[in-house]
Amino acid sequence: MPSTPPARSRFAPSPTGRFHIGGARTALYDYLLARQTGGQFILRIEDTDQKRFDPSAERELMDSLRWLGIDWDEGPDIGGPCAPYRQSERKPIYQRYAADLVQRGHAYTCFCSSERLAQMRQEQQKRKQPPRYDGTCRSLATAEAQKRIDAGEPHVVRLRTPRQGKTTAVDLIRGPITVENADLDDYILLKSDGLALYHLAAMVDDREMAITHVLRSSEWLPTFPLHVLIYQAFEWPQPVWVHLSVFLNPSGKGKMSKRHAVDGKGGVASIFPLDMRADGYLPEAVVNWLALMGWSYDDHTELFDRPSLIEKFSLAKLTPSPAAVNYSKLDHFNGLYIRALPDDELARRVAPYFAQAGLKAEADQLRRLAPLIRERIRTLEESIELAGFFFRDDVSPADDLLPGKDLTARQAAQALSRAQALIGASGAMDGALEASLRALADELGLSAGALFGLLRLAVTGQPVSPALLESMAIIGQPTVLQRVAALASRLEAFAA
RNA sequence: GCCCCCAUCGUCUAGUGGCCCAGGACGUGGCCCUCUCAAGGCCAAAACGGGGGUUCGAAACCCCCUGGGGGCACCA
Repeated sequence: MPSTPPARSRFAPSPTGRFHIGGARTALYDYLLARQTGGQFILRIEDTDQKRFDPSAERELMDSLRWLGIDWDEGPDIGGPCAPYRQSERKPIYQRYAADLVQRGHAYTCFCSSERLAQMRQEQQKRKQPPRYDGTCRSLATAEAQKRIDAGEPHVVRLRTPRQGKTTAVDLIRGPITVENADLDDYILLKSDGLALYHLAAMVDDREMAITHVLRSSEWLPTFPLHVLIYQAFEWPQPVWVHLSVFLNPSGKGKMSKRHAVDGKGGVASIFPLDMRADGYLPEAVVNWLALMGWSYDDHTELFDRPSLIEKFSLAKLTPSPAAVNYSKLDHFNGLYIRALPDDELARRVAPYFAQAGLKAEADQLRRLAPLIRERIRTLEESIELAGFFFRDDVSPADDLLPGKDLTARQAAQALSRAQALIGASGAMDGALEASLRALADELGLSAGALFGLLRLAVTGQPVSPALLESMAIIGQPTVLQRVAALASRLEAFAA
């Protein structure tokens, strides 16, 4: 374990929509870093844009994080030494810092209207020029500016970006990134409504909250030097900056949609943790999967439980290149974690899905079922399709499944009656019954598979099910006999 | 149009100048096991984008090209 000083990391999402795996992965890395170093992981809500604010977003975000087991030490719900943790509640703080910048000449007041700015941009683009602020208010005298402010004229505060020279910003996994200051803009720091924009708010908060490591999306790379410039204007030491690469669609083409992602096989898989929960994914599988999208430990270890993730995680092993999401790998991990679950734990996890499907499944029934389904499901949700018949009264198979492969209805009906007799004579429906059924198949000139398949259809109503004899044992002899008889007579009618 | 980032099997990745005619995993194909479906076991196909350098020696370092991604708001 490296003896690094405690890190203070923060996840600072904007509550503007559904919470997706991109954010979850950033939060996970933040969390792992804090836990590994014995530091703190802070949740901060960046809600400075009232226009895009979505009141349900914060709820979903917290539910998702909790489900994934990513817990925060300070945040809007639990408070902390740097409260408040919602930017909309920190307005005066940003104004104070903005005023400081203006006073020291690193920022200036701008009175240009959005309309004029929009028009300006349009013309610049027409002339194939990069869209930049033209500097109209940059050289306004302080007294003149103050007069217009006092007169109540709407205004914003802009950063006075150096016109010459270069700025170098250092990203932990990419190294130094140097840009011409001339390519930067005089970005707006404070809007005319008095609220800060990200560029100011995030820098100020990271400073005030003593954040040591800033992990954020690589979408911030183009404005990274600007942020460094803001830190320099304040004369603050830089935190460790880490830009995480974006997720690409499963095809590898294009940035992952913020709405949904399409599986390679054509099915639609969700990118939202809460949907994944509904779809039967285990949080530990999702975490393991997410952790490996952009980080690796060595050339062969892929399975990480929470403690080993905390122990082994390392910023130095993050990859700078974008990663396509791979849902079949998620399925693989999910299967692995499901198979590792003890009977009663699997039963406990699967219970909500049965309830959701309207099936009345008792805990002890599910516990007996666990060994039968464990190896056959990739998601908890699949247990319904596989084993729902245990809890349904009507299991009669669809017509097109009958009478069974390579069988006539009469043969099938006869085979079922004979099997019924054997089952009736069998007490335990165990290995002895299996042996006599095999003997019966032999006698009837059927393959064991054909006979079992027929019985499977009768007992489960499905062509695919858990192991037949074990399933029958759980269903119980009376019900099994009843179902076998029912299908036998149905086939009888078919034959007639 | 301008700026920035990235580049190893289809996908996620290992690789920090010789251990690599490139390792692991998912997926794919084959075989085995088998009452279905899985799970499991074994095997296989599958990559250093191209061109120049540097070096005794490049997947690794530098440059160019190409390709991919991101950004250019009183959004974050």
